[in-house]
Amino acid sequence: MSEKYLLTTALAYTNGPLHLGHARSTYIPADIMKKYLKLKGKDVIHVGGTDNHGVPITLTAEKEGVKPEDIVNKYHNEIKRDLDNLNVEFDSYGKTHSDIHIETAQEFYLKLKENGYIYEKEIEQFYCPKCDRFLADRYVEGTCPFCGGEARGDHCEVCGRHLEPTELINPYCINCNTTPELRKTTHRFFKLSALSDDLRKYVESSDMPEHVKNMAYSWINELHDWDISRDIKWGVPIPDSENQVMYVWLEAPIGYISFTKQLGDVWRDYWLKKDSNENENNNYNTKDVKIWHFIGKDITVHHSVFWPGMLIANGEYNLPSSVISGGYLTLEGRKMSTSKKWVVWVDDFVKYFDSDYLRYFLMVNAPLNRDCDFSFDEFQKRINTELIAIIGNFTHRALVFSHRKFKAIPVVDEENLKDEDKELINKCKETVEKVDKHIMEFNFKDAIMDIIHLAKEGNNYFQKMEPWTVEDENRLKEILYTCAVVVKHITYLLYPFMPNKTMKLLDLMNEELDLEIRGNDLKKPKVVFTKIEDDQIKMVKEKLLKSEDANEKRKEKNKIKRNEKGDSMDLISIDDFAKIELRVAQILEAEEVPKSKKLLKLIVDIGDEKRQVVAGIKGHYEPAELVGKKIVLLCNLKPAKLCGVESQGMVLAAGDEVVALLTPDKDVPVGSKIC
RNA sequence: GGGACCGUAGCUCAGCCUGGUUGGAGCGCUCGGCUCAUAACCGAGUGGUCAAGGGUUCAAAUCCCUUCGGUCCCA
Repeated sequence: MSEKYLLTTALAYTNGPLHLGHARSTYIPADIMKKYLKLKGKDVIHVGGTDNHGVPITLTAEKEGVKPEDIVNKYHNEIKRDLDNLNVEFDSYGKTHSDIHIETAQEFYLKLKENGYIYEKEIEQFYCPKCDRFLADRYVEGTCPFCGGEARGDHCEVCGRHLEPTELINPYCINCNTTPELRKTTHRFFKLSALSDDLRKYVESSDMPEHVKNMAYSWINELHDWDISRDIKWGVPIPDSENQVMYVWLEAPIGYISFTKQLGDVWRDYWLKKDSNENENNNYNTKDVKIWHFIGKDITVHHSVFWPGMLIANGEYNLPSSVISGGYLTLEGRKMSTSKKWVVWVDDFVKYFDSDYLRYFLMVNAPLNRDCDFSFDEFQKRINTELIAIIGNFTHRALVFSHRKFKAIPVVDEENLKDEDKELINKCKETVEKVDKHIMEFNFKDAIMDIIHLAKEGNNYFQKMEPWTVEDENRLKEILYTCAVVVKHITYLLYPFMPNKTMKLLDLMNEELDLEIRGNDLKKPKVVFTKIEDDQIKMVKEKLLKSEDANEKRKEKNKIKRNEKGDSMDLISIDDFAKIELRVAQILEAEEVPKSKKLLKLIVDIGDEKRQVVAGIKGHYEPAELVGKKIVLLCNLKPAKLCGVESQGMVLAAGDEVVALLTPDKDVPVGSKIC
């Protein structure tokens, strides 16, 4: 049976471009899955687009004095550019502010109404008499009734509580500061509460991971009806109501359907139920189509409860098989924040690094459902010591050697291979199975680790076989053939993660994206996996993290230190202090440590002996001005080598940006103990 | 305020559901070897009061409770 797969990615909101967090939680994982399924010959499409409605966009438009459409178009284009740069492929990419979507959403709504899931109710809403309009939640600010802090609409900035805007103390219209009044308005409601039993059955039969199911259940137990009307102009008009548009969470997910429709009639094969009685058998898990929604963890409940609820109520469509919710990305250990400019935009990042490196790092550094930290140092480390040193080096050494000896990959009869060759080829096959299992379970990190293990086996084999000492040409061919098989497997399995790099490797090999060896001539091997140099990381950090506020950084640093220690100030006893031997020392010689940016080598006199110590004060002191200075030295520190130079103690100094050596206030003899 | 998830080697993570051989992997670090290769490779070694406290049990990283720290959600 040929299974169909429909992958969707969360619709990007058009009030900004994409940052690394979007890439990590949603788009890269979906694209990896898409590329992998395609590689396996599956029928798979990836559908996505942008979410163009909602209040934040109208706020941005008002602030900039332009039309909402202008904001939407600008960011729609930027988001698509970013996705292209990340090599994320779509079969269809749309906008919710498009005719096909508006039409689809309205039809969907009318079907809900026809099925009896829509009703009207009069409610009270804030209305600004001066602006002459109803105020959406975000247009009202005031004081939080719980903590007295400043609250924006439905959320308190201080205590983080969720609020009803009508609970606010001293509410005001953010546009004109006028105190809004409550006015009656008739809203449409979606009868979500009627769907509890169906939803419970659906979630149970779905392939969602346990933690998603648990969250869904806790919501399903306390469902209430959904207010789906908004008294604003920007949005999808509710067909049977004047001056109202649909709540974005009602219409946006319908985009998954409308954007699939852009592909033409095939959309029906993915979305429309084959058997309209299917749900009656309590079997919501369709066998012939897998619909997988890739999303960020913040919108899990919308995709595991509200959206399936809409689909059940509508009755015409297949339900999602699973919801893959990606964890958040922190930047250098801190939450990303676009308002605080603590963020790395995709567009900036790809100016400096191959997007393949980003794809690799973001998938290998943490499992998908967990939060992941992006730090430039960690990024460099993982790329250089893992990807390049293991995978990059193996593929390169194998190709270079084959090229030098035969100008091609030698093809031999596998039957005649020696046991150790066959064993390695078997490992390749085993790896294909393991990687397949991991990818199909969305364990991308484990999949990559298995590829690394295979490359390690390859390196191991190469080392043991010592092809550079092998005189027998036939044997050499067998060894290099075996290596080529490994390279081919690595390339194949790595392709979904790193499409650019693997295609370059295949080009050097004159090979196709499969597991065969054709024995074609090799091109002159070039280094495909290039190293990330220290200078490059330093430069990029300065460019991309420069918006960082120095105070924030310091605060964060202190916070991290506190967390490490468990408390802000751990108390020690006098006995603990007695363990530390501090003495007054005099600097006799000072010189720079070559190859180091921060270190000076000092020879100091501590009274009864001379010590060599290395201090990180280069740039803060000239070697010449140090000679003769009396300083404080920690004498009983375990010796350590810094940049290859032994240090027998530690010079005490204070400060971060300005560094000052500690010196005795009065002249005391060299070697004096400090206590 | 309510709910969900997370806290395991210097770093990033497995293991926990279904308690029971010496708690694993990659990186790092130390030592030794090698040179085909991007100062890359190979081998050996190093390293953990499994957040803290309490409980259940013959036995707990694993089950239960509390506390602390982190994250997300509240239509």
